[in-house]
Amino acid sequence: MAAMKVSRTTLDEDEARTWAAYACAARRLFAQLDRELQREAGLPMSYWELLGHLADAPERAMRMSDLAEVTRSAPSRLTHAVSQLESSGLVRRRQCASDRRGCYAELTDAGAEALTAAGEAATRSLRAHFFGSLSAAEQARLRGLSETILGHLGATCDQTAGRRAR
Amino acid sequence: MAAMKVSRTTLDEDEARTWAAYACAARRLFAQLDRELQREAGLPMSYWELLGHLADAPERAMRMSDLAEVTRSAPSRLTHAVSQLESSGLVRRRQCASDRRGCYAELTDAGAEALTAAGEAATRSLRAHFFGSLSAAEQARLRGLSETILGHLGATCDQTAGRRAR
DNA sequence: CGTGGGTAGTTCAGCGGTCAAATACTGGGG
DNA sequence: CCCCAGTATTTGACCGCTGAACTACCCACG
Repeated sequence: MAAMKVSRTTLDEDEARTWAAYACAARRLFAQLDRELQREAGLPMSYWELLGHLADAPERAMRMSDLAEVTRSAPSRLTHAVSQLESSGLVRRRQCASDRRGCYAELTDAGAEALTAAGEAATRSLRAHFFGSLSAAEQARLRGLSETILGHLGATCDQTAGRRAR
Repeated sequence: MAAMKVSRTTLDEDEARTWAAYACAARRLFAQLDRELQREAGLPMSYWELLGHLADAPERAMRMSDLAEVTRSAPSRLTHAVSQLESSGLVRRRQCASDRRGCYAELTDAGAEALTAAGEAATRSLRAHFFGSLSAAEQARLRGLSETILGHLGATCDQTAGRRAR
């Protein structure tokens, strides 16, 4: 008779396969998107997302720390990323008037163009490899499952993410 | 009538949200697992997987190139990773008898121990953040969807994966 | 044989990321 | 007022990964 599924310190066969499939698919999708973005727009995926947040912001500008929060990344990453993007002319830094420590990152016109190009590349890649493999119903299910995981992560991991200060 | 969903060069609202949820969930799961693995076993996720493949191999050893293939990674990554793991004593290099160019990476006893520790940390992390948020049925569905994506990727991307010729 | 095209692995430079420490400024309490 | 705890950002060292040479070796063919 099968042993009950007690919490062991090792994944069982089924869990292992589930995680393997999930992780492998996600990694390969990311890798594919990243490659195509790099090739067609000269931008890594993470920079593309960063530019996207700027484009969505009023004035196409955001405080470094807000940008860090919305991208869930360490402040130092933002500094490095923005410096890099600034030296490629896609972003500009602007002093904050009310707080001299502060700093805005502002999308330039060149940045907006690059973002458009990247968006098209991303669309092609995702339609080819992600949406193309799933029916509308499957997409909806996958989205639902992802949101469930996210909900759980949010409730669970705010020790890590939590600095909701201010 | 409303425009048919013709292939535009930009994701529509729904697609964007689906991808955002999927990508965000996957990234956060990876990040969480990586952090906990690092903290509790001093091993990054990718090295954990690499050791796992060695453990599954006969003699706990594999040719560098086979290891590269099964981990879908560039040969140079293997060189670096194995060197690093070797200097921490978790892996040992062995000359290949039949082909003097060749080289085996072999899991040491210390490596096997580290792998066990990492496995426990990974199990805790995944049960807490991944399996813990999904019912058995949901896990099965997510696995099915992931496998569908993988199937499509396999069929589609073998231009990239299949040939590494220059 | 011996030579040349393919294969196994390494080296190197460079990139995006992290963490820890440093810097620069703010704002409220003595 | 001044001071200092806290906040915003930067700096720097290091890490894992990648792609492009490069080295060393195998082997089949003339």
